[in-house]
Amino acid sequence: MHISLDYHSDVPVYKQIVRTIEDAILSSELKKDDGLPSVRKLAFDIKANPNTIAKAYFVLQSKGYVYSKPGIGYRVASPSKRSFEERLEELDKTLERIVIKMSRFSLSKEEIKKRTSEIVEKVFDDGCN
Amino acid sequence: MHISLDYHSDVPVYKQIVRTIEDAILSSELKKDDGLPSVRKLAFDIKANPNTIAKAYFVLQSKGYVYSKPGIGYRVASPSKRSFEERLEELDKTLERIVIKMSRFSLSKEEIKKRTSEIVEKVFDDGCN
Amino acid sequence: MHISLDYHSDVPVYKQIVRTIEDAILSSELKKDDGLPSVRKLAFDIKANPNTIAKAYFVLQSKGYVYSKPGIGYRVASPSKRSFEERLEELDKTLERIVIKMSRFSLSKEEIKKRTSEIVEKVFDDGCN
Amino acid sequence: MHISLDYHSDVPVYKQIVRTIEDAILSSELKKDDGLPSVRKLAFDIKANPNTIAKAYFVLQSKGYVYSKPGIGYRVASPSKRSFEERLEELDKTLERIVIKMSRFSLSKEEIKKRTSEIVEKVFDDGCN
DNA sequence: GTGGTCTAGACCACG
DNA sequence: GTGGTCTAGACCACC
Repeated sequence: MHISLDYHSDVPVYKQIVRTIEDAILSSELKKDDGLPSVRKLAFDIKANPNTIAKAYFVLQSKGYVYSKPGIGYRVASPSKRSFEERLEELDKTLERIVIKMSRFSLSKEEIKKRTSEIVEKVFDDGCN
Repeated sequence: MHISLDYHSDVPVYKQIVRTIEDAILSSELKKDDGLPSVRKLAFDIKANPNTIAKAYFVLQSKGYVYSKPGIGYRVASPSKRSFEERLEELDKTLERIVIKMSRFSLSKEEIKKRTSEIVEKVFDDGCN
Repeated sequence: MHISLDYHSDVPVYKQIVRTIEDAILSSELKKDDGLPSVRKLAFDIKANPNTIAKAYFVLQSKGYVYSKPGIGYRVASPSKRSFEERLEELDKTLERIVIKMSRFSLSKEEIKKRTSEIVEKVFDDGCN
Repeated sequence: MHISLDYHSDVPVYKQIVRTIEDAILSSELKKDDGLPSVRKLAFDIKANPNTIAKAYFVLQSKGYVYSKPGIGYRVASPSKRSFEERLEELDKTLERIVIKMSRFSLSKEEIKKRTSEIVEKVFDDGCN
């Protein structure tokens, strides 16, 4: 699983990790009982401090996405359908915010639709990211 | 000018203000030599700390979007066309990131187009956002 | 509010803090919008590291017991009746475990009842602890 | 002898084992020169790691509760009356702590007595725990 | 090797 | 002053 981080973002690193893994679980990229990379390994891989990873995993555990056993590591728990829908609505809202911004730049409805359409095409042309 | 703040966001308040005013200038909603609300007034209006507003204005001045003269307050400088296009590309990128996420949730190209289309319609129906 | 800690316990310090404050909220010792001691102050008072306090407060916030505002500090949110009952059941279970242990020490039902009765009397005689 | 483990407890597994066996010895459920289950067998039975069992037995030996001879395994040593009383007092203290907590939840003396009474009855009704 | 806790100290945003 | 994030490194329990 690939975790892309933006260290210059305002979103704290641990939250970026949480969201990435959350999404991977909700989208079934990570399935029940799949193992997560170990705290130390992931820390090394993304050049972060183990504590930061630990915090991300701790949050994921609090939210019920994963469980951990001493000496075994973290594994994904069974996801709930509900969170899946919630996440989609969240994405919709973010999308809406962008469209509003675009509309303020005096782009017409048709221009925005064209723009978004092109982006969707582009994403699917680039292959199944 | 309407500034909507999300106090629960990870993006610091002063950056949200900077971006909103930046966008207002780029979209010509605010024109050259228009006056910005006073630090105190804006602070009162959006229930933020005056220090936060002052910081936002300071950043805008550093970036060349506004200028200030003692006694007259802050006014907008002349915007450059270049930033306008850059901002749009930025929005496109954010949009692309969301579409990619949606595609990972195994939504088809058509479903995503439909979804985005509906959102665009909704935004324009809601009127002058 | 008094937080008694046992640094030799197996229960991590941050969990002891969480439980103490949880109980204070559930028992209405701490009321809605009451302020918690600041992270740094509590850390100093109980001679712990600020990070440890921060972790405890973070957990309390995740559980919905408290909220925080930048520059203001932590305050207690409105507790739910449900957690109150849950906590009592938890106490009952712990009590049951102890009684079971006592019964294994070949104490009779009457002896145990007498013993517990005496303890209850003692607690209430010592004053409203 | 039944050893019930709580893998979600903060008390390390080896300590839970130590205490259970200690109690069995103090309550004369295990008598002088009785043999303890082999490290491997117990490990298998309670699904713990042999290292964990070995550590528990080592602690018990350090405390003088058991002795070991190569080839015969671990056997219980003679218990002292003193520890028995100490253990009971320990249980009393834990009980007292719970009662104090309950009293903080604004339960009256009578309510607590009733509650504890019921629990004692329940334990004895459930039979040979 | 695994996770979990804790300490110490730095830097940022907000009031 | 407040909380929040992150780094660095130690020690423990468990596999």
